[in-house]
Amino acid sequence: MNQQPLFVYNTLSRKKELFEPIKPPFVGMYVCGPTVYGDPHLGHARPAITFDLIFRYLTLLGYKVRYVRNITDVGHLENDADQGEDKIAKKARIEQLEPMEVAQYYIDRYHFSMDKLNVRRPSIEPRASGHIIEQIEIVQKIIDAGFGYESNGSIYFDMVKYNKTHHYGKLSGRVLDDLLVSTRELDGQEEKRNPADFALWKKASPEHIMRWNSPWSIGFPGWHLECTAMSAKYLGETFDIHGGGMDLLFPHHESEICQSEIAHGKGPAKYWIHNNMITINGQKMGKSLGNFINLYEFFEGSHALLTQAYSPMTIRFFILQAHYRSTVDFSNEALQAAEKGMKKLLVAQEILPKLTSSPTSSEDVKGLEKKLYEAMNDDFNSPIAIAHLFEAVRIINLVNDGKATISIEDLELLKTLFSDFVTDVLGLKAEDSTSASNDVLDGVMQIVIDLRNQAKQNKDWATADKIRNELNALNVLLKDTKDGSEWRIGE
RNA sequence: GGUCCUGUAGCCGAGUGGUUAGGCACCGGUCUGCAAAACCGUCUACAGCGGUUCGAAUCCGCUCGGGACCUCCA
Repeated sequence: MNQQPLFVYNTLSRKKELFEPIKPPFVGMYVCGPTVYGDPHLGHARPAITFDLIFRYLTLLGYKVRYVRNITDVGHLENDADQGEDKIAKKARIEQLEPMEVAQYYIDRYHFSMDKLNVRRPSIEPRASGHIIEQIEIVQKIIDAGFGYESNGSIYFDMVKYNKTHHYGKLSGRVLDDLLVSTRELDGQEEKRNPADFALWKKASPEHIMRWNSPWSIGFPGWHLECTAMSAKYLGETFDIHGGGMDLLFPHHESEICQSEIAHGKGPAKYWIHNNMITINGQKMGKSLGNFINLYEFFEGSHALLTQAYSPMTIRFFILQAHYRSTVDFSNEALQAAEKGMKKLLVAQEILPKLTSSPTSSEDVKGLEKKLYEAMNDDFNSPIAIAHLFEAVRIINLVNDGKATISIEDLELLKTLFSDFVTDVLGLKAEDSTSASNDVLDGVMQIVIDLRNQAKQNKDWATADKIRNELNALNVLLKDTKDGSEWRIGE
C-alpha cells in the first residue's frame, strides 16, 4: 500500500484538498445514481466510471469503502423539480405498465450496461421508493425546525428564512437574490411563498399513480429528499464523499445541503466531487437536442453517428483517458484511437507473464510505480496514469524483443503494477473470452501453422499468404518471429 | 442577462513559470520472403493582442471562439 497523501478536488472549496477520511480506514461515499425511466446512455457511463475509478483506487489504498449509489424511481418530475409529471409514472402511463415494472426494466438495462463496462456494483443501491418513511421523517424534522411550511397539502422548504441564518449557495456559488429575480414563472408557483422554495412533499393530483400516505396529504416526496434520507441512513449524517455529475450541482446538491443543515444540523459531506459532462461534436448530450446515444447502440454500432460498434472496454478506456473534471468530446476518431491504444496496453499485459528475468534491469520500474501513485494521488489523474502505463508497455515489449533486461524483482513489481492499476484501478480487462485457451483450437492452430511453415520453407509464398490472410479474415492474427509463428484472436 | 469553466500540434488529450506528457494518425529506419506486430527516429503546439518577469503555453488584463449551470438531462 502506498502512503503518499491523496489530494482530491473539493467543489465546496474549489481547490484540491488533502483527503482525510472522518473515520479511517472507513470511507463513506454517496453518488447520485440514475433515474430509471430510459435506457442508459453515454452520459450515465461517465459518473459510473468516474466513481468506480475512485471506489477502486481508495480500495487499493487500503480504505474500507462503503459506496452507496441510489436509484431514483420516484419523485423526479418532468419539466421542473416541483411541477409536471413524474418521469417514471409518465412512462408507465404511456406503456400501460406498473411504474415499478418500468423501473425494474430500466434498472436491469442499467445493470447490464454497467456490468459490461466493468463498473463494480456499489455496496448498497437503495431505491427512493423503498425509503418513503425515512423521507417523511426528514420532512417532519424540517417542519419542526421551522423551515418547512404546508401549502395546499404540499410541503415546501423556506429558502428565504434559511438564507438568513445559513449560507445558501455555498456549493454552487449561487446568490439567492439573483435566483429570486431570474426564476421563471411556472404553473403552481402560487403555492410557494417564494419561487426559490423547493418541494419537500407534493400532494398527488388525482391522476398521479405513485402515491403514499403522509401526515400532510397522499402524495410523494420531492426529488432532493431521497439522497438526504438514504445517505444519512447508510453512511451517517456526515460522510466523506458525495459525488455526481456537474449538472446536479445546482439545484440538487445545493438543496441536499439545505435539507441536511436543517434536519441534521450539518452538511452531508466533507468532500463534494463532480464529474464533467460528455459532449457530442462539442455540444452536450441532451434530450431536447436529440443527440444522445445509448450504450446498447454503442455496443452494437447501431446509431447514425457511429461508424462502427465500440466495445464497452473501449468506452471505459476512452472516458478514463480524460480527467474526470474535463469535458470529453465524443467522436469516432477519438474512440478508434482509444480502441487501438487500449489493445496495445492489453496485449502487453498478455505478454507480461511470458517474460523472463535477467540479473539486472536496464529499465526503471520502481520509478514507474512512484509515478503511477503520484498521478492517482493528484485528484485521480487517470490520463497521466495511463501515459505512464504506456511507458511500461514499452518496457515489456523491449524485454520481450530481447532489447532490454529486467530483474526478477522488477518483473514481479511490473506484474503487480499491471494487476493493481490496469486490472484493479482502471478496471480494464481483455474482452471476448473466445481467445480463452482451448485445447482443440490450440491443436488445430498448430497444424495450420505447421502446414504454413512447410509452405514457407518451400518458398511457396502464395500458400503461406493465403493461410495468413484467411486466418486474418477470421480475426486470427499470425505473427512470425524468429522462433516460429504465434497466433492470437483479436484485431 | 447572471454565475462559472474552457481554447494545447492532423485527431484525442495531460501539464509545470525555465528541462520529451501520452495515445491515435503520418513519414523515415531496424526486423521480415512480403506483411503485421514491436522497437528507434523525424515532423506538425500551446486562439489573438498587451502586461508582470531575467524568462510564460503556464500569472494578470482585454479581444475573439467554445461550453456548462440558472428548466428535464449524468
